[in-house]
Formats: sequence, structure tokens, C-alpha cells
Amino acid sequence: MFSVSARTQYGIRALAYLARTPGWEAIGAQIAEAEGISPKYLEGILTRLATAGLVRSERGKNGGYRLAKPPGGIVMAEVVAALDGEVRPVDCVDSLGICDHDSSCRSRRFWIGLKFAIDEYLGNRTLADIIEEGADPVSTR
Amino acid sequence: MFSVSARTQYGIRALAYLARTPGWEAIGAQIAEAEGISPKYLEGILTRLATAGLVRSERGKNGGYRLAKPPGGIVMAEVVAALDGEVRPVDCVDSLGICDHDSSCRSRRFWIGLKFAIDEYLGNRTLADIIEEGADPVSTR
DNA sequence: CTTTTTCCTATCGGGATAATAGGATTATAT
DNA sequence: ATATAATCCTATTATCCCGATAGGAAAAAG
Ligand code: FES
Ligand code: FES
Repeated sequence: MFSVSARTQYGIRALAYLARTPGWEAIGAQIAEAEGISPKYLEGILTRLATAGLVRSERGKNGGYRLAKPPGGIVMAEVVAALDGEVRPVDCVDSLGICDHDSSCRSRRFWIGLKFAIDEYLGNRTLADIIEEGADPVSTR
Repeated sequence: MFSVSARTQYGIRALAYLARTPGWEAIGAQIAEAEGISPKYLEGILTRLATAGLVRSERGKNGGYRLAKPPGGIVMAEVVAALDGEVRPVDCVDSLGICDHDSSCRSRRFWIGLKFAIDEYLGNRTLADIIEEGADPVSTR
């Protein structure tokens, strides 16, 4: 239950790799090789991250990828949203009229509450928490 | 992302129905009819809930289903676990040796932290929070 | 104008989910 | 006993999403 897609896990590994690689030197094939990810599949992942404004890409010779912001500015909620979409336990979270129930539906509020709990966790942690040694990201801050 | 299966949503609706139906009078086909769920599919759901000790079933004539505990004793974490398994963002949450990383892997701790956040939400809410009017289950208690 | 790299589109296989089907079991009621 | 009414059990299907793959188009550098 609530398992994370390989796409998101790959994306985080790629981001962590970029955080260790300054400049434009990180090439897609290089990251795939180092992290053991299918190169072509990784392309789509990096494109999503670029579209979301988390990485910058440059094509042509001497092109490649780099982080668009320092690791501390890359919020994990954005990463997850870019790769697997917004946290949405049930479809009626943001668009009513799907279920035949009304807006006061108790189940709906229950799931929205879960969404808030997840968003709060993901929104308060950044890539820096994952790559840096030291503080434990599990503990509430 | 983090969407809930129809199975779990059906299960919650069935539980809510049982909470409104005293005694052994709740028959599978009846619940399915009232909640608009495929009868045969609902059977499997109720079996899971029974195996988990959340509902009791009696077969034969005059048989049916009823809650095994009062709604306030049915923790939503148990419901979710019974229908879709334990909260497990990544497989290495409880069994190491899957990823080629070691136990100090930062990503792993990050996901375990998310698991704790989700489990805390689901563990502190019961069926009573869903069926009862009044307090908003979204707010932290 | 050749090389290197990202970008775009299309396809494919596997696995899980939701649903369906048919019957076997169990208990009640007459 | 026997008919009835219900849960239980096993197997099958249809569909969708994901992870992966493929081939090439566009762009930037030298
Ligand atoms: S309105 Fe969507 S679950 Fe009730
Ligand atoms: S050990 Fe599983 S993600 Fe690192």
C-alpha cells in the first residue's frame, strides 16, 4: 500500500547524483550508468524534472543536466508531484461530482486529511535532507 | 500519486453500512445493492475484513455480516492493511538486502519517515470518525 | 557539417486490479 | 430429511498503468 513508483525512486537517485556533480557535466547516459537505470527511461524522468523546474537541461555538445536550485531548495513534494503527480488518495479530492455523494462526505474528508498529512511531510523535506549526512529525516522537525 | 484502491474505498463503505445495521441482518447482496458495488467482488472484500477480525460472518440461512467491534474500535490503519496491505512506500522498509545500498541509506530513512507519518494518521482514526457527524477528521487531534 | 547531446513519439510486455463465473460448504427453517 | 439461503472457495477475463525499448528529430558546439 502506498508504494512509490520506480520512476520516483529513480528520479531521486538522479537528483542525488546531480547534487554531487557540479556544473553541466552530468550527461544522461552517465547518470544512468552510475545509478543502474535504463538510459532511455531515465530520459523521460529528467524531462519531467526539467519541466517542473527542478533541473535545467542543455542540449547539443557539452550539454547535460544540472540542478536548477541548490539541494536545500528542492522540496520533495515537488519531486514527487513532478514524477507521479499530486498526492491524491481519492479522485474527488479536488474535483467534486465524481462520486455520487455530496461535498460533506465524511470519507472524502478523511482522505483529504491523509493528503494533508503526506503533503506536510513531503513539503518539509528537501533533497538536502536525503544527500546530507547528519540529521535524521525521519524525526519531525 | 498515493491513490487508494477501489477495494479499500468499497471496504470502507461496506463497514459504514454495517455500522448502521445492527444485528446479523446485513447480507452481502444487500450491502452491494445499497452501495452500488459488484456483489461478487464485495464478497472477497468482506472475507478480507473478516480474516482481519474486523467483521464477523455467519453463513447459512439467516447468516450475514456484522462489525466485530464497535466503530470506535475499528482503526483505519487496520482496515487499510486488511484490504491493501501494510503501508510500504519502498520494499526495503522492512526487509533489507533488496536495494544494493546498506542500512544507512538516506532515501530509505526518508521513506520510512513517510510511512510513520501515514501510519500515525491512519492509526489515530477509526470508523467512528467517518460515520459520525461532528468533529472534522482532517484536523489533528 | 560532423559530432554530441537532449527531445519527441510510438510501441511492447508484464503485472496488478476490478470484475465475473460457477460451484462447494454451512446453517436455518419447514 | 429436504429445500433454502447465505457465505466461502477457486479460476478466469478484461483492462489499465508502468517500466522499458526503439528510432529518429532538433539543437548546440567545434
Ligand atoms: S465524495 Fe468522493 S468519497 Fe464521498
Ligand atoms: S536501501 Fe532501499 S532505497 Fe536505499
